[in-house]
Formats: sequence, structure tokens, C-alpha cells
Amino acid sequence: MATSARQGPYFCGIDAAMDVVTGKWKSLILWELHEHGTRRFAELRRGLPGVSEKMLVQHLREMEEDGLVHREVYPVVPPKVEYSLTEHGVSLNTALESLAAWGTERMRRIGAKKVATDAA
Amino acid sequence: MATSARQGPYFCGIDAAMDVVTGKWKSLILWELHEHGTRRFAELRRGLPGVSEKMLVQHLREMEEDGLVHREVYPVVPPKVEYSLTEHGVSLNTALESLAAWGTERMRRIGAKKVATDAA
DNA sequence: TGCGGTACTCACCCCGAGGTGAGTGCCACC
DNA sequence: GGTGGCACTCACCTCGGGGTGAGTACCGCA
Repeated sequence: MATSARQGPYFCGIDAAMDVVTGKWKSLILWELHEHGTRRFAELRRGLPGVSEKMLVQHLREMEEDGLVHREVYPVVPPKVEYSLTEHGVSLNTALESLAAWGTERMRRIGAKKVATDAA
Repeated sequence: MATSARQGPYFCGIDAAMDVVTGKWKSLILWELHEHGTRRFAELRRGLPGVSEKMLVQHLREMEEDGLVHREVYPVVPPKVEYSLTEHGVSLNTALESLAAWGTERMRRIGAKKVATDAA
């Protein structure tokens, strides 16, 4: 699976970036972390309605491998793990901002609806 | 399949954009068209080593539906079809540029190789 | 006493993205 | 006259991305 790797030869910068962002929830996780700074596992799960725990863990692990997110484990009695963006994650998000703007424009064009979230 | 649709509710602008760009070759097609302006079917196929004809046609059709590429058919004896970016395609590509830059930087970081292409 | 929350792992399954290969009609070239 | 190129379409198959549901060790609260 994606345990390690994700370094295959690329055609250009775009797919090198896409490779890291591809996955049903990756970009949304990035966005959540960007919006909230630091989030616990359960907070992320609640913030992404519809995500399965397996996928969330898996994507988080991959993004950690790719150096996008930082995982801070607190060895406390009820487990506590905090996820945050690394500098690479932050810069990726910055790079995604123009894409987000384009997507927002596209949503307006085609009249797409927004998924209701408890966020914000 | 993807014949029509691709207008589902989105979480934010990012996945509205990702929805249109997701597909193994979509972003590369966008890039090819951006680099060369106008390309014929067979030129695209040669420009994307490894793409299957089926996928190329399918992606091209979807991107046409999404208003990203323009398809110009010349009713000549050996079939001739030219693909080019629409204004939406061009603006999407512009939005992808910062992502491409990030990806290029990532390639340098992890020491990823580039796929050899005949493109300049 | 038992339920719910925290942060997972594991096993299993399913569907669809994507690949393969053949067929098409017409032409140019060798 | 046969091959190859053009721009596809169609049928078939595979594989893995992603979903479901259960299990875990420990605690707090009702």
C-alpha cells in the first residue's frame, strides 16, 4: 500500500504535488488542520462528516510520512494525540489556496451546494 | 460513470477543484495543453507516455463536459481533432501553477526522478 | 455495573478507476 | 496489396482505494 514510497518518477511538479494530495480526504484534512491549527483525532473525525476511522488514520499516517503533518502523542490516561501542519504542510496549503479560490468560483458557476459542517 | 454529474456537494473550494482534476492523467493533460496550446489526439497520447487510449478519451470527454477543454473536429478524410484549453481551463492551470511549484520543490526535497518525455 | 469516549488495529468486502486488446473506415505510403 | 496512422468505441478484467464492523486498554460518569 502506501506505507512508504510515494516518490515515484513524476512528469512534472503537478503530479508530484497531486501524489501527496490524492486520497478522498487528504485535501480536506489539510484544510481542517489549516483552519484550526491543531486538532485531535476525534475532532478531525467530527470535522469531516463521512470519513471512516480507517481512512482517517491511514491518510494521517501517509501525510506524516510525507512530512506534511506533525503527530504529537501525549502519554496520558485517556489517549490524546494532536495533529498539526508542518512547515511543508503549511506551504502546501498556501499553494492550494489559489486552487481553492478556483474551486469556489467553479462552485458558484455550476451552482454546487456545500456540505453542511459543524466547523466555523 | 462520470458522464455528466461531477457537481456533488463539496466541503470547500479545494475539493470542488480536486473533483475536476482527479483522475490519473487529468492534470497532465491540462499541463500538456497548457505547454503546447493546441494538440491533436495522437500528440497528446505521445506526450503522456503510458496513458491508454481509453483513459485519454474518457478524461478528455469529462474535461470537455466540465468546460475545461475545447474540442474542435475537422471533418477531413484522415480524422483530425484538436484539443485546446477553454478560459476556465486556462484559469485552472494558472491556479495549479503554485501547486506545480510546490511539487517541483518536493521533488527536489525527496530526490524524485522525472519521467522522460519527448516534450521539450 | 455498564455505557461512552479516546485513538487506534485488524479482517473482510465491494465497486469502480483504470488497463488490455480487438475492431472500425478511410487514406497514404511503400 | 499490405501495413500503419488517424480518432476513436466496445467488451472484458484486475486491483486497490475505500467502507464496515468488530475488538482493545483504560478511564469517567451515571
